[in-house]
Amino acid sequence: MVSLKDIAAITGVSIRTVNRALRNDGYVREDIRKQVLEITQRLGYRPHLAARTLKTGRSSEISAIIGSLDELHMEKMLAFERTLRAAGYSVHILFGPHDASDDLETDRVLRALTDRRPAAAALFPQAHVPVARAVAQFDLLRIPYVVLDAMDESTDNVGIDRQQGVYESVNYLISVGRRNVAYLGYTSDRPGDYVSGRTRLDGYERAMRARGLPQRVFAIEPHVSESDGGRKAIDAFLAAVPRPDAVQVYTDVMAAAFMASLHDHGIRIPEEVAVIGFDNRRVAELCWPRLTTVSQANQEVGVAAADMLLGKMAGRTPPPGWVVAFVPRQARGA
Amino acid sequence: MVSLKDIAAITGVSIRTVNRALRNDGYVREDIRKQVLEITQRLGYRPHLAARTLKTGRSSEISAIIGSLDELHMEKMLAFERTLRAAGYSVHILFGPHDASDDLETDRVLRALTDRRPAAAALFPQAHVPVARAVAQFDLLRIPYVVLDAMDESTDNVGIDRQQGVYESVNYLISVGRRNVAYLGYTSDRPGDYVSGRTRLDGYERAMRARGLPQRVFAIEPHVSESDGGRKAIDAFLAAVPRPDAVQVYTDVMAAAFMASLHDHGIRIPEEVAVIGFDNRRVAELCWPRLTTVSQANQEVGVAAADMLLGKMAGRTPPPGWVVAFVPRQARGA
DNA sequence: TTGTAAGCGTTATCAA
DNA sequence: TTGATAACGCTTACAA
Repeated sequence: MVSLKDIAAITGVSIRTVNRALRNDGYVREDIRKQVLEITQRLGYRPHLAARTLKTGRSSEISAIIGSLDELHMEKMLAFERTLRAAGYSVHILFGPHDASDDLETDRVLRALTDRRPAAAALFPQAHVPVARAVAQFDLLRIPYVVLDAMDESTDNVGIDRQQGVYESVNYLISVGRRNVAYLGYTSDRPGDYVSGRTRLDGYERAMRARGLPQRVFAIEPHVSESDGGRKAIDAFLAAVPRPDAVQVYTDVMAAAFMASLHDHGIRIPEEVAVIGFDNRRVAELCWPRLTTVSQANQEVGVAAADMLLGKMAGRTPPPGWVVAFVPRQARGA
Repeated sequence: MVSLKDIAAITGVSIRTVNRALRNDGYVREDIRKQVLEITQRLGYRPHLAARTLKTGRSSEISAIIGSLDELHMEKMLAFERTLRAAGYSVHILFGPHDASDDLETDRVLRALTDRRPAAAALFPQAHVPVARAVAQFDLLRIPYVVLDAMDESTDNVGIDRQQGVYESVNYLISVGRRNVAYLGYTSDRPGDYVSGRTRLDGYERAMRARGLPQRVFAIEPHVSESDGGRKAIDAFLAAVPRPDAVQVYTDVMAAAFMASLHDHGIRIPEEVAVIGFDNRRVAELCWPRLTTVSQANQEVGVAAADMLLGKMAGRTPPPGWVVAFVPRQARGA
């Protein structure tokens, strides 16, 4: 690999001069600058990042811990990465442990991150690393960090206002004439873990209360998967009196599963019951009928998280519990 | 940050001795080793990776270029990462350009990769980096590499045998009594770009020919999206005489879209027509009725790719055009 | 306008 | 058993 030394030797000047020419730092005779640039080009010189990091003490890498990125988190990540790249940083991804309660694995991941001495760190949703543990580590090592969407206001967190999202979604159902709107989904939040049942339920209750409409909740137990929950909810739905004419479901995945069960029982959608999801996942448009859904502001979250990091790296203190406004973007089908 | 020097100073020995104790390299007096380890522990010493990389000339990072990982590629990535991590490497992810024809962006990504001087490189499906270009660069810099699933036998490629997958899938449909099996999907391969229409069609034709059954192909143009293609195929399907009693579809996404159109026309699944997908995506179990699908050996591909890299790094030459055997794993619903 | 030299934290050679 | 020391490639204070 060609180094500054090589270029200096060929050009017949000192390393420092080559360095000056390459970084536009101070005066360099014009013909020498030209020559250095030409040789650099020809030899395909590239700076040795490790050497630079060692010398300057700071890398230009930002480490993000993720779980298995689904399409939603992927959107966040792409926006996050693009924003930071534009600011001259490169994003390094690490995979969290399989299981959040695996302390050894958690340590391993955090160590892998801190060993790299990144310029900053990000904790993505479902990374399976306890937020408090990670934050303690980052604080200790003075690594600027951001947590994405952790249902946890106590840290520098960027999240989506799901309460408002569900509120507007339920309002939409009411505005098109539905009166017996039910909520189907989880009903508690799990701080640091992305499950936001209580928050969403709040939005539902707020919307129904405002209109004086009767509330009906089909609660899914925390340990039940979204698709299982959606499918099994059919019994409670069938038993309900009066039967809801609309259901606000926790996510698109759960909604699709619920719709499949409705089909099994010959219940017509949306004539007998309207179903609305949450997330605007790809499955929403593959369902039959197409699923109406609420789009989360994933890109905005990614950008906001990146901005928060850039701010913290520049020494600014972010506002506490920063929440990105909910942005409804698409509603399809019925 | 605490360094070897600090530990040496505290312990009252030389850096070299600390280094020896920590790396179990050569003789160290037992009590000193104990003490060094204790202090290391207490101070939370961690080696500076950049310094190590600078000194040794090789990092223990493996860079992978990806596009937006969907659930299938994510499976590959997780297996890939796990395998390499077990071997002591860490995987660094870079995002490819948005558009494969963007030469500037392609250069940028490849430069970002090579600047990091990784121990090896991997090119994931849909990374939007031209395979030939990347491979040329890797060869030039002597970076061991592997390409995943690129429909390109000319490089060190690990892929899935989709021909065989479709062949077995069609055979399955025949075995359950279907005779008018059609193929719906793309019909050409795009080398280096993951589209494998011709390959799959070959599998279909082979299966039908073997039984002497009539073939029917609903071809989707390359520029049409999977969901659009699936939806629009309904016209050709309705016009077909005789009407197929089963359809082997390119992917689950396309199959779900096609099924939605069948529902729109009141055609009963699977009574009138059986639909079978490919990929075993999550959408398969959210469809109604559940979509029978063919599972790709994603984890096996991830592991195989990792193994190929480990082999190349150890100086072994991999067999050309290595293909992971197709592994059918799940078939659901109908 | 240019060059010398120190130093970042490791690894590893060589001598003691 | 141990330690002095050079080197990796870069940045940068200082001198010329």
